[in-house]
Parts: sequence; C-alpha cells; structure tokens
Amino acid sequence: MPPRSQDERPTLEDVAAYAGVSRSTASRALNDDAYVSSRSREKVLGAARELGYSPNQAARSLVTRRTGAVAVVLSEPESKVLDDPYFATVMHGAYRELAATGAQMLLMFVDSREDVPRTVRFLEGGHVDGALVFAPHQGDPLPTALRLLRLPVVYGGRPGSVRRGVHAVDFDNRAGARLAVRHLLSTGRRRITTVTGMLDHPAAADRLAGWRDALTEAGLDPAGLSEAGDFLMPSGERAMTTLLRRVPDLDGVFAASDAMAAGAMRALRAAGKRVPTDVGVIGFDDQPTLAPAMDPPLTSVHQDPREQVRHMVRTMMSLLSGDNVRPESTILPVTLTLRDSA
Amino acid sequence: MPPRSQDERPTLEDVAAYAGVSRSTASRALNDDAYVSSRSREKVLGAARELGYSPNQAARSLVTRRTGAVAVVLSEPESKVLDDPYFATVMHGAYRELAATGAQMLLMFVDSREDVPRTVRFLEGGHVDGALVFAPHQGDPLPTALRLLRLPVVYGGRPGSVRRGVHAVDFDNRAGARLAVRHLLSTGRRRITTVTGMLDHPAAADRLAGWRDALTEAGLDPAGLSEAGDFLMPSGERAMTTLLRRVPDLDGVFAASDAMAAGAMRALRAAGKRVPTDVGVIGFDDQPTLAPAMDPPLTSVHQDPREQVRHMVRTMMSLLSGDNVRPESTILPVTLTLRDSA
DNA sequence: CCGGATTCTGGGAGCGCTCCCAGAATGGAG
DNA sequence: CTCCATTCTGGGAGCGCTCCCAGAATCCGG
Repeated sequence: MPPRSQDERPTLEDVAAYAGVSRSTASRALNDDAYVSSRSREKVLGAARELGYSPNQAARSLVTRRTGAVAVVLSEPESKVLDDPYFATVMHGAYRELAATGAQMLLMFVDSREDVPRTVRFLEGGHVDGALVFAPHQGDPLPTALRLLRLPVVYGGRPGSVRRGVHAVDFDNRAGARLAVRHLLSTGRRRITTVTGMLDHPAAADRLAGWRDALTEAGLDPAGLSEAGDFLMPSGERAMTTLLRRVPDLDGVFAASDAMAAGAMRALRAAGKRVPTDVGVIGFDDQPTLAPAMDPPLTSVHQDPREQVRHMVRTMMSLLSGDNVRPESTILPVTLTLRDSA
Repeated sequence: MPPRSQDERPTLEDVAAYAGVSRSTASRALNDDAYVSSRSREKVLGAARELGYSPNQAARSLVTRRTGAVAVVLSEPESKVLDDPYFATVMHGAYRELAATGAQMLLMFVDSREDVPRTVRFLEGGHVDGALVFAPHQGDPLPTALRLLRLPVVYGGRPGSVRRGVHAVDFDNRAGARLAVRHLLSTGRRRITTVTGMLDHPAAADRLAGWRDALTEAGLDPAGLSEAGDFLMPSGERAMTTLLRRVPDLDGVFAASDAMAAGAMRALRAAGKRVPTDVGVIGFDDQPTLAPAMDPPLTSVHQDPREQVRHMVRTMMSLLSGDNVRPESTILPVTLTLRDSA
C-alpha cells in the first residue's frame, strides 16, 4: 500500500493499521459491537481521534442499505409555505427530532404537480430511508404515487388523498372547533359564524364540521352562517365583510386559522363592532407570534406542531427498526387558549 | 447469478443483462457518455425504464466521491429562524436553485454553540459536497471551525467572524440605508432617527453606518438619534417610544427591519403622531407579506433573497466544478420601494 | 491438565457503481 | 485489400465499508 498522502481522508484501514489491529476489529470498535477487548477498543478509538477519522458514509450505506437520512416533503404551493409559520416550526422541529435520533433531514418542496415525478424519482433513488410527508390537499397526486414505493412514509395531518393504510399524525381538528364554538356558546352567544379554510383541505373540512356539530348540538341552525376563506389573512377580512352584510346581528365568529381571525378582526373594526363586547372571535392554531400579539389578544385553539413532528419521527423510527407497526392515524388532542377576544 | 427476487431493486448489472450489453456500456448509456452507439443506448434506456431502475446513490458516490447534496446551514437561534420570513424564502429558494442543478438540499440548524461540533462533524463526514452557510453573528464559532475543513463553503451575508478569504454573497446594506435616509431628507425631514438591529450583526452595523453617512453628508449630527433594537417588532415599538421621549420633534425614522418599522408605527400611533404627515417611516427588507400590508403601506429598502441564493448556488457550483474561483464577496444592490409611509 | 464454552481477532467476500484499459468493430484513405 | 484512426464494447479493479466465518486466545469447572 502506498503511503496515503497528507490531504486524503484516512480510511478505516488506516485507522486499523495505526492502531495495530485488523480492519474488522477497528470496525467493531467504532460501531461498538460486542466482542471487542477494551484494550483494542481504546487503541482504535485513540487512533481514530488522532487521525481525524470520520467514516465514509457512502461506503457504509452501500453495505448497510441505510442512508441515515429522512426526507421531509412539503407539498404546498410556495406562497403557503412561505408565510405560514407552521411550516417553519415543522421544519425546525423535524430537524431537532431527527437529529436527536442521529438522522439527517433532507427537505423537499413540491410546489406543483410538475414536481411530483422528480420527487418520486428521488425518493425511490435510495437517498433516504423514509419520508415525512405533509400533503394536505385533496387530489394531491403525491400520496397516491408514494403508495407504489416501498418506502416508509409517515404523514403529517390527514393526507388529502389515500385515506386508509397509511401512517399519519393529525390534530383533532373537529374536537378543537367544537371546543371553540362551545366556548362562544357558553358566553351567551347565539349567532356564531365561521370562516373556513380551503375546503379541499381535510383540516379545514374537519374544523367546519366541528363548528356545525357544536351548533346543532345546541339546537342552532348553521345554515348561512359560514363563509369560505383560504387560511390567509386577506380572505378572513373578505369573508367577515360578507358575513356582516348577510348576518348583521352575528355575535361570534370562529375562524379556521389565526391569520383569518386577524383579517376578521380588521373587518369587524371597520364595521364598528367591538371585540369581544359585540362579537367574540376565536382562531385556530394559536400561533405564538400572532395570537398573543393581536389587539385584543386572540383566544385560539392550541395545537403543538412540535408534538406532531415528535410523533411522526417516533413512528418513522419504529418503522425503520423493522417493527411491524400497523398503519394507523394518531390523533393529537388540542386545547383552547383563552385570551381576550372571546 | 441467482434470479433476482421480485422485490429487490434492479442493479446496473440487471439492466445490462436485460439490454444484452455489458455493465460498462449500460453505465455509459445512463450517464450519457460519448462513445455509445445509439442502438445500445436505446436498448439500455428502454431496459432501465422497463425494470424501473434507479441507480444506487451510495455506490455511485463511493467511487465518484461526490454526494450530489449541498448543506444549507442556518446559524441563528430558533426564535429568529421561526418568525423571520427571510429564512423561509432562503430555504425555499435554495431548494429551487439547487434542485435546478440536480443537487439535493440538506438543511441544518445551529441553535447554539453546543450544536457546532455536531454540525462540523457532519459536514466533514463527507455527506455533502459543500455548504451554504448563514452565520451572521459576530463571534459565531462556526465560520472559524469551517475554515479548517476542506469543504467548499459560500456564505449568505457577511459572516460574523472570519472576514477575508471566504466566498460570500451579501446585500449592500450600507447603500440601502443611505438610500432610505436620503429619501427622507429629500422630503424635507431633518430630525431623522434610526432603530438599529442587533449590532453584533454586520448587516445591522452596516445599516446604521449608512444612516450615519447620509446624515453627515447632509451636514446633520446623528448624535442621540439612534436606538438599538433586535430586528423584531416589539423592540421597534420599545425603541420608538424611547426615541419619542428623547427627541420629541423627530420627523423621520429609518428602521433596520420591516418588523421594527411596524413596531415603531404602533408607538407613533400611540403617541398621536401621524404617518407620514408628522413622521416619515422607512423599513428595510421589503417583506412582501408585511410591508405592503401595513397601514399605511411601508416604504422599505428592497432586497431579493432569492437573488442572493441564486448567486450563492452559482458560486458553489463553480467551486464544485473545480474552477479556481478566487474567494470574494459579491455585493448585491438594493433599491427603495416607495409606498405611503414616507 | 484437559476440554468445551466463551471471547476475541483477521481475512475474505461483496455491496453497486465508475473508470481504466485492452481489444473488437467500423470507417475511410491510400 | 491493407492499414491506421476512430468508435464502441466488455472485463477487471477498486472505492471504503460491514458482515460472515473460521480459527486463535482465554477462561473455568472437573
């Protein structure tokens, strides 16, 4: 063997030679296998440190068939990902949780249908051991495409398509909406409207259903009291304006997102309504940077994206360790954070 | 060779056999090398398609010593990354630009000094071909640590430590601030204050310097007219309140971020000042979701993070293709977007 | 002191790919 | 038809690692 030049990275062979043991023993010591004498283990570890050895990931995963990386796939149009802090939290949380298990995070965005083939090709290319996927839109082709891959997938939120037989971690959107509306009811409000999210989005549909549940269980008729939005602020303002025209005596509004609640508040203010005196407002998401900062501070349904990601990563890890986990949806509970708006 | 079982992924060898050529020829066809007859090329491509072949990345990078992945490292405390949409844009932009060159993006967050060793270890582990690093804080140990690695690094913004001999793509913060202040001056304002960002942040320091430049070149004395913030909204409100107390007759304010401009506007409103009649307000960043939505819409220094990322990726690619690029900072120009606040 | 279990070690094979090299096929020019 | 250049092909080696297996060293009860 020619002497390895200064600037080449040392290999396991080099470490073994330096430590005076065989490649096998060095490998065992580094991966703390059983059956290595503490003497050779120390020699190997010392040699590795001294030579600045770090294992070649490619060689390792060639034989182990594991990459140590997990993809996080966000299937949402760019605009949504950019101004929804939920995704920032998800990305950061996923990174933390994955790093804690020693896995790397590979981020992928799927902006449009055109991105799907590229994404699938990559995912099946063996670059990652599994994928955490957020694809909330009805009719999103991605989940269907992923079915065909032999790749562990865990969904965040209910996938828009493909219902059964997948691993998913969702929030209890319906119960959260009920919680919000029941609170409005308990403060004596009777004309409780809602601004929905995009209804091709299961979470939006569930929140609408929860609102309807609570009204009907109180003997109230939800007809004409809901208006569609798209989760973003301007749509909340627009929808609220429409509702005010249609239901001038409304005294409560449940918005399916905090941003829309903010928009709704603007419309209410413009219409001369006081919050919460005239109209109680409740949002959904309890975004830490938004809800408490509003004027008045927003009562909102609290969900913990970090907890969701934690569950997703945990599920992924048991999938990867070969446990035969039965595909099922985990539903995380949500709570109501009371502030001043209702 | 035993027949390959149904659920095993086909290898290059399988494709070659199926196409009736050798492994070498198959490899050449797939990587469109020269010197492959169009007949065998087509046979190979067909076979690959038919078998659903996708190359084993680990095997490939074992021999090519290339991973096809680039890390994007954000060295900022969690809170900052989460509510600064700049980072969302950067992440998304980097993903797009890298994807366009066929590279994958590996995201890494460095929350605190404790994360540095782990990050460095990973980066030197040969998982990625290079790194795009955002580490704007003075005294951040990361850039120093990265110096020692033989890994191509391109910085976004001026790195807080390590000035010379690195590749960096920054905005012209100083010129941007001058632009803003000169505009305030041109509308007859004389008592122009500033709310700065964290001053351990080169961008914040540069913006402060630009403000000072413009005042002194107009023969005005900047003393006592600046107040420190931290780029976030509450600090803008706080700083503005302080400034109003200290400089009751102020008629202009340049905030080093849009968020602080929003905070400043709150404080001005609370003090009964009208914008822009009594006080002209200019922000920095021109955040698309914030600046135009403010009341009144905010005049702001416009920078294009997407352009920055594009430059960074381009530099990275020429670094990776072995061009001997001389380390240097690229400074991107900024412009002033005029709206109603000044 | 023997012999079987236990602990430890080294060599070989092989993961799936690219690259080098030798040689086969092809194509004109002489 | 010959000969050399050009185009194309296949086999072998090897990237750096893990894992299997055979054998060496050690231990301990009888």
